[in-house]
Amino acid sequence: MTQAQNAKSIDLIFAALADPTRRAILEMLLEDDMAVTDVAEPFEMSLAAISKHLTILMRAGLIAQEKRGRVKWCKLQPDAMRASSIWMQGFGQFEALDLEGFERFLERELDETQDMA
Amino acid sequence: MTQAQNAKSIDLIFAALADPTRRAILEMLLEDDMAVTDVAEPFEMSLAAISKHLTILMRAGLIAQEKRGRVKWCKLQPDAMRASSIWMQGFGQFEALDLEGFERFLERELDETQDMA
DNA sequence: CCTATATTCAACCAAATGGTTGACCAAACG
DNA sequence: CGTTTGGTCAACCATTTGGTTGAATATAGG
Repeated sequence: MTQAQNAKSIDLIFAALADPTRRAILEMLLEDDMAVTDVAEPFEMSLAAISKHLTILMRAGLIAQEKRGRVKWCKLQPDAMRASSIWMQGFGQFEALDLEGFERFLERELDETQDMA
Repeated sequence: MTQAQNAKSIDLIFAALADPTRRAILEMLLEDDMAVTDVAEPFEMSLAAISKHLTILMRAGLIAQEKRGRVKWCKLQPDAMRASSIWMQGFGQFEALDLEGFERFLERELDETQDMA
């Protein structure tokens, strides 16, 4: 990948992550692959809106979509976050992942985002 | 901090990081604290535009600004990235910081961003 | 074949974003 | 004092973003 493509993709990743609905979707996909309709279910917005969010996540490379029959399955692509995550780590030298703490944090943010939706 | 404030601040962080000019500014501030005018110097845009970018970085908590005389100094606040960084790490389970690789990466992105500016 | 389901598309809208310019204010300088 | 310097503010503009609705497409089921 060229340098420009690299920075461009980091733009897309961070922009994608800046929206709480999209972060919530990614968190849902941590659990399991999901169909578009099921992704949309917990949110109080139209299916078309969720479809747009998924397009943004896909263009950022954060998810992949595969159509089987009439159902389009969404699958998390966590490696896409790698470059951006490393970029951030360069600032804070944060300690390596505390998985338990992360799960607690995730739970709280997930609750909160669903409240908002 | 409440849950809503937490997610809100993550929004602000990721949105702030989605702009290549702002990321370049943060990278510059890794080296040293800087006055607003000096931050603006390498970019081909108005001082007012940079001032706006700095406001966004400040509201995200990523920098602090302190006025001494007529000069406003900008200081990196890397801890602000902590929550967002941990959020991301939860997806990839990246290995702990690889500083050398990061520096190579940073150099490439910095070059590229200055080209664009 | 007809209908229901899954998903996207297209047109539209309000609000946010990222930039400009020119006026403005405050501090430092001669 | 008057002028330069550092920085923000205000108004404006084009583009993007995040949502809506209604029509369109494609597959599945009876």
